[in-house]
Amino acid sequence: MAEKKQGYHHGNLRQALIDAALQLIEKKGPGGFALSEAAKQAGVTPAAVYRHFSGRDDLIAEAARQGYEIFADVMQFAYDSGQPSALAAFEATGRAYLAFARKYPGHYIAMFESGISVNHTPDLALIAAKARGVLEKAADDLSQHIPPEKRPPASMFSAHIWAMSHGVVELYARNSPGTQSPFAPEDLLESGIGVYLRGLGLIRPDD
Amino acid sequence: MAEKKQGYHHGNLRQALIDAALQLIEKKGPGGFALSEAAKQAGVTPAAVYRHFSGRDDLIAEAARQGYEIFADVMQFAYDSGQPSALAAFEATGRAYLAFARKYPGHYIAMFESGISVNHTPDLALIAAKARGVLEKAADDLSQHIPPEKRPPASMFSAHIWAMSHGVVELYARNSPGTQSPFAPEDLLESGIGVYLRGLGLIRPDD
DNA sequence: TGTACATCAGTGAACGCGCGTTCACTGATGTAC
DNA sequence: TGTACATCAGTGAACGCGCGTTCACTGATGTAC
Repeated sequence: MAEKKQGYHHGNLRQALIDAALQLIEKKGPGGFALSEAAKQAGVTPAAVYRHFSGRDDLIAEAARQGYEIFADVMQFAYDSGQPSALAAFEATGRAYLAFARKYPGHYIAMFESGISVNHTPDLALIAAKARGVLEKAADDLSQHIPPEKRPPASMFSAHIWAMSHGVVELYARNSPGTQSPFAPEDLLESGIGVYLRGLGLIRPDD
Repeated sequence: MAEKKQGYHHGNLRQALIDAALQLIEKKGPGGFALSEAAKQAGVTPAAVYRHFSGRDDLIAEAARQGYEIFADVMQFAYDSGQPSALAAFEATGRAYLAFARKYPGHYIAMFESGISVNHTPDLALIAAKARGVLEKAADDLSQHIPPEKRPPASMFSAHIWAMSHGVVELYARNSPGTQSPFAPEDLLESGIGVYLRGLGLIRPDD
């Protein structure tokens, strides 16, 4: 409603539509998003959307793409912030996953819950792979500290962490459907990763 | 189409509608489910649905409820099958989670992805709590084997396992949106739980 | 500095569709006598 | 065993709605001269 539109031409309708879509996706869940509603929220006729997107799916996909872009940045930043310690870098990426889901719920839903395939667009596939790559790099660095003979493939334990992070977000960090837990999602993830890393022999038992 | 309907009266329309709903939810995703379509698939007019359910949401909720019922049974069975070893029982429940998601995808989606609140019905809340209870019991048994001073709350580590299981299902066991992994979900979950339990000191490092 | 014109972003009306839901009805079933 | 009747599961037509999408259009902008 309080949109800045200077007269007939909007100025930056494309991004305004994406922002509206993200807000709607966040508020009404995936599927609860309507192209017409996004248009209305941007102060524009539904038909105007087609000047910027080929249709509904394209709009959602672009929202997801921007999400992956932010996500990749956030993960990379976390990774860098933990350097040169492989352990600190890895733990930071774990925390960053949850932080991202909290800070950008609309993007998160568009990326992981909207049913949009990551292969919808080459662009999308590329940036998604990049985001995944950061975590895999962090896992790989860390696995160097494990004796080779008992070292699991790095892509395997990055998958474990990704899964636990995703699970914590879905089950405990959403307005979740009744699945309350007495623990804050942040603590849950932190401690879960801690136990896991201890299991890999990367944290001393007495830490 | 190949429905057994003996003339005007259907015989068991209520369950036929639920089954149709489950099939549709599985095939078209949550939200892709239409009451009218479920009716058609059961060989019946949409209006007939209202003889058995108060509406669309009620039908989905009932599908979810039946899912939780099966789920609770499956978990309980797994738990029992591992007894008297607390460790075996716990690991079996972890495996059962994924097995359930694979075997009853429609139920799983109705339960965890359809957006139906677990508090939609007292019935639903109760049976969902029962299912969760099995895993918590298994976690509690197991935590008895951890020295008290370094024992985490049982509800915490059952949450960890639930999260990892859920994450593996969502990310790797669905027709997943491009997030392929070189590992079978079963192996991923098995090894993830293994590392985690080692981290708790419940499996010897040389196992 | 002013005018003519090309460009193109957004309008407004209309469309066909599938949806969930309602309503008065009718046909089948089972039970009382 | 046969008939009258109550019950109620399912019909069929209709509704209002919001959706995504299309189309010919018009108003604003910027540029060439």
